[in-house]
Amino acid sequence: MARRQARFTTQDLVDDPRLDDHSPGLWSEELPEVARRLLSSAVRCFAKNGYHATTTRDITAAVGLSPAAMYVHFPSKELVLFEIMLAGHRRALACVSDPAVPETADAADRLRAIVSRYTAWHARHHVAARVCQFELAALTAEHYAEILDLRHRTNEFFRDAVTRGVADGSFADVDVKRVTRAMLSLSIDLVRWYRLDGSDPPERLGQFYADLALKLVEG
Amino acid sequence: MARRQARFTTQDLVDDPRLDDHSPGLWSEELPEVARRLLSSAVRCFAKNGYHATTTRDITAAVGLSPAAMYVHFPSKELVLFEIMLAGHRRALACVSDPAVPETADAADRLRAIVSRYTAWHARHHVAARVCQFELAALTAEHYAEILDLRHRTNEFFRDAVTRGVADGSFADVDVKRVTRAMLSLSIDLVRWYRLDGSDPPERLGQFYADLALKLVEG
DNA sequence: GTCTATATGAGGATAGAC
DNA sequence: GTCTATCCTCATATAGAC
Repeated sequence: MARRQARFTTQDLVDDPRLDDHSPGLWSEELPEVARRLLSSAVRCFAKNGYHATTTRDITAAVGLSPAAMYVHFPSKELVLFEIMLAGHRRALACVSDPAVPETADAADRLRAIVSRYTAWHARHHVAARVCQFELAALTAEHYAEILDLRHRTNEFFRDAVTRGVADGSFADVDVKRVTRAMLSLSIDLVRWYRLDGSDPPERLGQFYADLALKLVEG
Repeated sequence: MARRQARFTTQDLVDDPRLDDHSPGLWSEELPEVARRLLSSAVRCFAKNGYHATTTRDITAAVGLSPAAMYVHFPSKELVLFEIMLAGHRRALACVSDPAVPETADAADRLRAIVSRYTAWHARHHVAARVCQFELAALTAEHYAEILDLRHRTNEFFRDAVTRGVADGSFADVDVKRVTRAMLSLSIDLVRWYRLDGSDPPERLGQFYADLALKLVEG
């Protein structure tokens, strides 16, 4: 009883215009339609109330199914979360490792591309990204380790971009570790407050944060 | 069963050197010793596993009490969380509204003082601050509104400091809303990664982030 | 592949002794 | 103010029919 006192209903989840991201295109095309709908429903529920406050009934009711139907597609609730985490972190990594951000680019251009793409991704997928950032503690130890690996590989692209600029003299002689963390903080923390219906579309915010990132490494 | 698969034991919580903050001096002196110990235990549990994954047994066992003992001091688990939220947000607000940050100061000095104090507070109390940032959704609607008010009042000090510098020409003509959000993101997001045994003591990180904040408003 | 029904057990909260 | 014992709800997951 007390556990649910602050909860929102499923209808709230569906209607809330602030949770306007229905995770379009986040899931593998090979997944059955129903499985993808369940994942999208889980994303909204987890983002709104948290993993542990979300029941299998919440997830399935929003798709018009009984709780038992979920177990045909996923062996457990934790694996639903893990699928979301995997998809989200893989996409975010793909954003910064994409050949559209060439290794050969000028250090400032490269940092700008990485920050703007990473930021825009988090903005566009802010609901799923919120789950990816807030619910790490709910994963099993094994799944957590797997996600942590993806995060480290993503962070490396940021650190390398800063390191390169410092090395070739395009940036000031900044503390790479601390500055890199600051840049990641800016992009990640937006999942706490960003809304698609706000004034900044994802790409515009990406540009803005890329500008800020360059200010952090300027003499 | 599945709900607890990724959990840590109470002993992990006590032993983990990364959760080295025992919330010293956070609670009102008027609270009985036992109540304060319960709050500190709850902070560690909530920070580690989240509010919903923490049981009243977790909280009390770490203090050597039975679950029933908690209800002598607090009427519900949610009120334990609310007490933590109130204390944390009030202290953070006090940090930036303190007379040690005079209204009359030079705009850059004032912004520097606000950012460094707010940042250092989050670093020193990073475990409690993590609960304050991550568990807002677990509050009842009424309690949530009360905490939101404290947060808005805190944010105003940041926005006013930036606004003033822009108005009197000490800062560039930046987008106040977006830049203020960026500064808050830097200070708040550190609760995700900060550890007291790392290389940066709270005050040093505060100085560093104050420097970054000024870079964001420089021409 | 979806349903209804249910096994199983965890967890918030309370009763009542000391 | 703390304990032991327990109530009662609710959630994950499964069984078995369709």
